[in-house]
Amino acid sequence: MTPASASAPRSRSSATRVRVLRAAVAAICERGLSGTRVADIADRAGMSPGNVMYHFDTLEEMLIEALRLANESFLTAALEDAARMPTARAQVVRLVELGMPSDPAEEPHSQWLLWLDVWARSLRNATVDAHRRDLEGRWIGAYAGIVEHGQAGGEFRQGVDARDFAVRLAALIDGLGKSLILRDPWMSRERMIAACTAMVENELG
Amino acid sequence: MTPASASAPRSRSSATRVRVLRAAVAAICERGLSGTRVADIADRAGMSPGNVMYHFDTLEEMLIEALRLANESFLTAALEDAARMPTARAQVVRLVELGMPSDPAEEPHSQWLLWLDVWARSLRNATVDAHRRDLEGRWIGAYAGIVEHGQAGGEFRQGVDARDFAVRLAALIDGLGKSLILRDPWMSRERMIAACTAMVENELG
Amino acid sequence: MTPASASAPRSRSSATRVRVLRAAVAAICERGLSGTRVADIADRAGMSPGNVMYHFDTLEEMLIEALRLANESFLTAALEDAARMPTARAQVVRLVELGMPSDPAEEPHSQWLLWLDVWARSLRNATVDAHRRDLEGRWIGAYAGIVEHGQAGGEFRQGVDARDFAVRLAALIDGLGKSLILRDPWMSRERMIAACTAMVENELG
Amino acid sequence: MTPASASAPRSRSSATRVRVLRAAVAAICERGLSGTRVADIADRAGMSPGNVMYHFDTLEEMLIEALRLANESFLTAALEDAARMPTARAQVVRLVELGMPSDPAEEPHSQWLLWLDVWARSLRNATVDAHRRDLEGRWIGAYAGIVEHGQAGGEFRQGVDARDFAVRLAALIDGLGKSLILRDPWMSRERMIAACTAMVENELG
DNA sequence: TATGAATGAGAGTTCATTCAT
DNA sequence: GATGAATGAACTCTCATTCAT
Repeated sequence: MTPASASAPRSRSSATRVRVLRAAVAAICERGLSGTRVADIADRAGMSPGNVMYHFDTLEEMLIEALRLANESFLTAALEDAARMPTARAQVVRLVELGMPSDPAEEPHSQWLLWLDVWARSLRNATVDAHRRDLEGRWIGAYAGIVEHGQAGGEFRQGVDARDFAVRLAALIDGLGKSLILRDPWMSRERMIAACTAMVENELG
Repeated sequence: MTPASASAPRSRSSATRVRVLRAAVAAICERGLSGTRVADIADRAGMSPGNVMYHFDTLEEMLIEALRLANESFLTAALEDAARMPTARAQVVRLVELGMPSDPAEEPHSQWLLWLDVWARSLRNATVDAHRRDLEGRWIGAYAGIVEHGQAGGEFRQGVDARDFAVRLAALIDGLGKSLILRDPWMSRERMIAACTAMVENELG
Repeated sequence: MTPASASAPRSRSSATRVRVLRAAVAAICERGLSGTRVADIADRAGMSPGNVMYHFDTLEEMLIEALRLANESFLTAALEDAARMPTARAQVVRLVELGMPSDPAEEPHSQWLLWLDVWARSLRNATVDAHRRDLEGRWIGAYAGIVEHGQAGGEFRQGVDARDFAVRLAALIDGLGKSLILRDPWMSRERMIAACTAMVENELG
Repeated sequence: MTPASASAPRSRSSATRVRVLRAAVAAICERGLSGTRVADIADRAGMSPGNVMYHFDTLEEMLIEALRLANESFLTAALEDAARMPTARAQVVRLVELGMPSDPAEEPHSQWLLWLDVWARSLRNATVDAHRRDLEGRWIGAYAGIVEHGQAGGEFRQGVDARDFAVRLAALIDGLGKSLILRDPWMSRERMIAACTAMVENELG
């Protein structure tokens, strides 16, 4: 009685969509990006596979949107949190701590499970790669912004290119974080924090 | 209904096995670890899928052995090459350069394509993870060995823990390399080399 | 590389399951237990192989359940039928007749096609064997019950162990039935009935 | 240099053929008729699958010939053995004992493993069925011959149709033997012998 | 919207059979 | 004769996606 064209985009923000996307994030964390099937998401969302598919055109679209959702909200929350710190130095350190794999029990951990999958997938999927680059760019931008601010306020040493520093800090964090989440025996949360703060102190202190 | 009797293990080093493994490496580079099917390997090896399976028990075993083959030979070659450098400083820099994503056209490039997949897979596959850890441990060990040697010979500053330095250097390389192979606009071969040599100079120079 | 999460057991009594099982029985009769493939069942059930598998976890599970369904319902029907006979002697004879290969055109025939396969499969499949033993035990129990009843009512001679007799009668029936269904020229329905009734008369008459 | 037509039958009695056939019998006993693969036979014959196939046109031909070999030699040996008994009664009993599943450790056991498979296969394979019918006919003939001889010599009661008795005895043996080899708790070697000798005594004694 | 049965296109793996050596 | 690599045709099982209800 109320015919809709078959390919009409379904509402982008229904509560069910979000429920599916949250379930998808959980599924990806448990089973990996390429190991996540529609049924896994349906299980975790407490609904039927048919209904899951009803809200998205393809599984891939669903997975990508799920990654976006998780990463966006995580970045946003981290930036807000760090911004509350009084000094630039404290802001950098806080941002490092927030963007670090924490105890497996805690939530932020899952970010890194996704992250490794995103890196691998980015090699062959332009959509994922574009999303990743945008997001990493914003992390780098955030670091650079704090550094610039600290330099302007006299808290950090002048003469260091803020953006270059941010790029290198982000790379160090990625390398250390990968090692931490993979539980390498030579890595620990403490060593990771120490390595990052040392870099800040050495170059900006 | 009747379980098949265990098939006798086939000889581990036939030329065909190696041919298959090389084809598998090529396939993984092109299609990713989870996107590589038996048929892809068979195509690249110029044989039938049945014959590919004849030489290995499962696809997974094949993929893991392929990763091993590629990584082992790459590490070995890099270590031998770097060892020929006259000074410790030159050895570190050479090792960094060798273990860096190079031009896409050149061979070493493929290492990093594999590496990103290995990181992601290590999260959920203990065999891959054990291999990865062993290999990364040997890279770190190589860096640490050169640093110690340089310190003993007076070329490098004392007081820096060689192993800790090596762990951090390896992490930086991983983070930078990931960014380079993903062609992030803010990363380049030159910046990567500069970042690594700067770290060496700052802490050991 | 990642094991799939255990699929939830599907409802055990949907109409489609029964449809598949009936098709499986037909397929086994035509092609034998080890010659029955998923596609054969799908053909006879008028559905896709994928859908057939959707309702069962493995082909083996399907085949075993099909055997169970056919045998159970056949035994039940035979017991009910025989119980309506007025005398113990008539009940035994009736049970023999019902449990005998009949004209190939008629339905009960298929029981024996299954039976030969079940005997062979029981040698190497514990599940099938347990089912077979249970079922044969019930046939023997039914014969023994009738004999005891006949002895108690004075219709049959005392002094013969009812259970021992039943075991031997069942064995004779199996041997004759096998020969009959294999169309040995020296066997016929009449000779089979004669042999069984002779045994009853000789020992219990 | 010595061209032979491609389809020329290979010599029917080479030692290797026999070696293969013996291996095939062993394989069928262990894995069943439909579970026996060329590789299983090759393993047990200590040769390559290619060589196994070289001596036969198809696997099926091999299996059927193996059944023939085992059954023929078994029947022949049993007949010779029984013929040495002094009385007809002793001959019947001896033949029953020989044609009975014995301890799993002993050789004759394997006959029955084959037998169940042969019965099932006979339903759908005319060659196997012809062989089976021939063989069973000869067993029945042997029983009938002994009975006739015993009747002629006054040892057995007159008036019983020797052939009819033999058919029924053979059927009883088949039914009991099947139960024995399937290890039914209600069956044992002793009960089987008792049942057969009782039949002889009841009808011919 | 929601369900879950149904489809159909693979995917890995097995295996009789062939064939170059 | 003998080997074992190679082929190719099954076959079971998986899973995204569709669709009737």
